[in-house]
Amino acid sequence: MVRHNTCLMSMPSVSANSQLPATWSPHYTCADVSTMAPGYTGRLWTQETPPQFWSKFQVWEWLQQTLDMHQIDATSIPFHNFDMDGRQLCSMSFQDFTRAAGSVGPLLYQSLTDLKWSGGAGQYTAEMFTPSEVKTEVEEFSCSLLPFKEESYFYSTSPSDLYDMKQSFPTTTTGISSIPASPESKRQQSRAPVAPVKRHNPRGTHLWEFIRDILLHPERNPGLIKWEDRAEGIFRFLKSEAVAQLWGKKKNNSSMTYEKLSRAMRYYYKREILERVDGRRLVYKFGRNARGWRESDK
DNA sequence: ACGTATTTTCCTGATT
DNA sequence: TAATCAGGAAAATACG
Repeated sequence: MVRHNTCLMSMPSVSANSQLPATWSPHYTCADVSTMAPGYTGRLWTQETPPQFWSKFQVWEWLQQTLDMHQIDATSIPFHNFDMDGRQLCSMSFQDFTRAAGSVGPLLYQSLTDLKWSGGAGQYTAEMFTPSEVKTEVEEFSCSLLPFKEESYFYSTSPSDLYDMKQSFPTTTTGISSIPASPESKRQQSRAPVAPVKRHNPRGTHLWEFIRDILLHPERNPGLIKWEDRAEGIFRFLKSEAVAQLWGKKKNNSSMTYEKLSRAMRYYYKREILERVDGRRLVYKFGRNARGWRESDK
């Protein structure tokens, strides 16, 4: 009855600050790559490792990244044609690329060629995105977790965008993924008489992908979320407010809270992107419609 | 300009 | 008591 929230609005983010390592906040801010020239997208972690040594998963990311960079809808190329590791990828000829990705082939071929030539770490990330003042913190944090030091940018707005492809993979709903190697363009289902499934491929990642990406890189995940059961896709938020802040950062929404983030998470139940997990607090489980989280996907 | 998908916000009420 | 969980409702956003 008397449920007036009079004093609640004072400082909703205090707790978050205590959870969120000082590193992140400032770091993201400056790493807001979304406003950068598309070219920057090429300077992601894939450059850290020579293409020849990429895992399947990395090939996967590179594909998405490159398509993103050129504003090409991920659904326009048959990803299954690229179910290979870096070594195999690098052995593909120009013609192979055309066969595998149609009109997008040349572009991919060129991108890969560029990467082969510009290999080697050092010319990217941290130093270019991180202001000196926070760099120390970033390094301090990162180093405490892993031997590397310049991948913290990972959570910046744009890099997460790498993972947009999930929807382009063998989708539960339609057979759109089995596209032959002739993707003339990115839309062809618009005027279908019966098109119940609409593909929305927003540039930014969706919340569940954002969460997934944090989980997928434990070495860069400073105890924000942890797997409860890797094989089953069950995970738990360790620092709920910190994750919310991070999400807010990505969406340029400084007032994001776990309360609101969790509401969005609950909407995923109906879509089976997430499954309910009984009584356990802060615990969620990926559902059948969530892609790219399994170890086998790597 | 409009429709759809996906949040974001807010809220009431139940649980832990 | 404070955090979470559950969803309804409606507004805001991003895209095509």
